[in-house]
Amino acid sequence: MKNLEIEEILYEIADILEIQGVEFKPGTYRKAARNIETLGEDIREFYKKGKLKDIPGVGEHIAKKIDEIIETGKLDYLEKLRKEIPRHLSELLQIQSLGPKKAKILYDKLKIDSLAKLEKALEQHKIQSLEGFGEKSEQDILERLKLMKKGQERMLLGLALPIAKELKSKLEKLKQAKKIVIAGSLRRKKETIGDVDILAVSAHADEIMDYFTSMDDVSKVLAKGPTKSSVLLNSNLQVDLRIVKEDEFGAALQYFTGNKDHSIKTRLLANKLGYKLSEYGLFKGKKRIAGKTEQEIYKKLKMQCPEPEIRENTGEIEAALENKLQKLIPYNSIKGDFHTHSNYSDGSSTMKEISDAALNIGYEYICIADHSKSSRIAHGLDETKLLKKLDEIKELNKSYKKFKILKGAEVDILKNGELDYSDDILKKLDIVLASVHSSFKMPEKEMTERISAALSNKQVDILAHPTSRMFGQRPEINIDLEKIFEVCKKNKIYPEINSTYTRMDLKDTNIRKALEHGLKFCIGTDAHNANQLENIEIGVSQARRGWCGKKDIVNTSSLKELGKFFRKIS
DNA sequence: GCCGTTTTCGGCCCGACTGTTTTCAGTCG
Repeated sequence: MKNLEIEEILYEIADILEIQGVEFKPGTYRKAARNIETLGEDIREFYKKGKLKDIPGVGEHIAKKIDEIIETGKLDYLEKLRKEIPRHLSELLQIQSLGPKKAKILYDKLKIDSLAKLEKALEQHKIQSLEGFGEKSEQDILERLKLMKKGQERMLLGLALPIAKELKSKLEKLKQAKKIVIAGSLRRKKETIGDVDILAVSAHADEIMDYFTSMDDVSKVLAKGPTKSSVLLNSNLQVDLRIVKEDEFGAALQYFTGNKDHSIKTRLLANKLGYKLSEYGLFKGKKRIAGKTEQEIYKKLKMQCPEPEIRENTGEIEAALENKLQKLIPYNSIKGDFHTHSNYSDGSSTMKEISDAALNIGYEYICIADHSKSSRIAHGLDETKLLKKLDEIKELNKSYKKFKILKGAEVDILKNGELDYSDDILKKLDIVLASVHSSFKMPEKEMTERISAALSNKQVDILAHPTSRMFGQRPEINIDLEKIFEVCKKNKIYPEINSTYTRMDLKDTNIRKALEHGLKFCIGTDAHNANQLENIEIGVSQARRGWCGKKDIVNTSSLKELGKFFRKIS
């Protein structure tokens, strides 16, 4: 994909222009870059059709620049800018608390144009005597530089969520706190989290802030004020806490949930209607006309209230204005899990433990789908073992009344596109999941053919973790997803939304793409022990980010209705 | 440089916190 390269160029232009003190243009370049980032499609498709200007924030001039990058692989304008500003000066902007103005001063006065030179100057205490800097800012910049070198990577949703929930319950125990809510990208359930935003309603802000900034786990207090404080935890995770009044709660929540583009756009909308929107409310002149809830604010803006997971400024505002947003799948609407592993293969719980846990959650069914024989590392089952397992399921099912264990398998798609079990074996299963577990680096054409071949087998029901990405381990496999979705549609196959927090596969933008093909999905936890069944929350949030309603997700159906979706279940 | 049920020209979100200052500029979200 060319997108990443183009984004980076546009961001670099923005940084340089900003350091040069150019007004407004940096914002324009950043906006265009962000919109390309969230495009979810190869920008060369827009280029080929001559439709670059259809991308929001891309106008005549930026479109021309993108043309040049695609055609020649470089951009004269950027080369020219780089000559005006030292190559690495913009890397100073990566440091929190250093912005364009201060970076410019550092360069003008001390010829600092790289992080290395900055560090040296800090150690020699040359910074504190500069105009606008002092002892404290020198110390602060040094600390943040060290932090950055340690690497402040974004944290995966599945890791940040439990930390945030624990913080929330700690704060809830304070009697001064009336309401504690998680906002920000965590509320939007973005797949990675930069920091945790918590919003509180209280009339005793001081006491809460004192507690918050002195918690055991706090390694540094970044800011502390009566309405807003920021701390860094030992895990390097930044947590921001804001305290607002009851009447402002909805406005504050709307603002702190974001994302940034969504907030800005709603504020612009407010302006157009003659209002002013801030985190304190929606105002007409000095009079607050809404602010207690998000719903009343959006209502005054003459639009539906988009659910947090889709507030990314990727079309939700336009849809909400036209009253075209469908209700997203509710978190409590899942009736069963199609993807779990028992100790027959690489799971650690017995089939009984898994099904009892499922029953306990309130599920009506659970599909236990262990690995097939080629997955040796995962102790995949050979035919004999599989048949034994099916017998055991039959026995176990006798002990349940309104609950059923479905006979499943996660069958490897072999390198040649064949499945790892014969049709005769597959026919004995209720549900067949097919997935790729080997030769991840195949070229796109070959991989697409491999998967398409597997999906043309009539026994297959679900394509599990379709792109096989693993955060920090391997990227998405090379496939033409559009083609795969067409094959799914033709053969009545459901792509999976895998809930494992290191997978989250399909991802949000791909789910939206699949929806356009008229596909339905199965959400699966890929649980390897009974406790992991609760990870379904991650999958549902991902489905919501992909704009799915209840009807788009097969496992919102009751046990009785499953026959409508799976050919081997009656 | 982009964009338009206020505009094809003239706007471009809005407020808190910090440090360095004597009233504010810079940065962040």
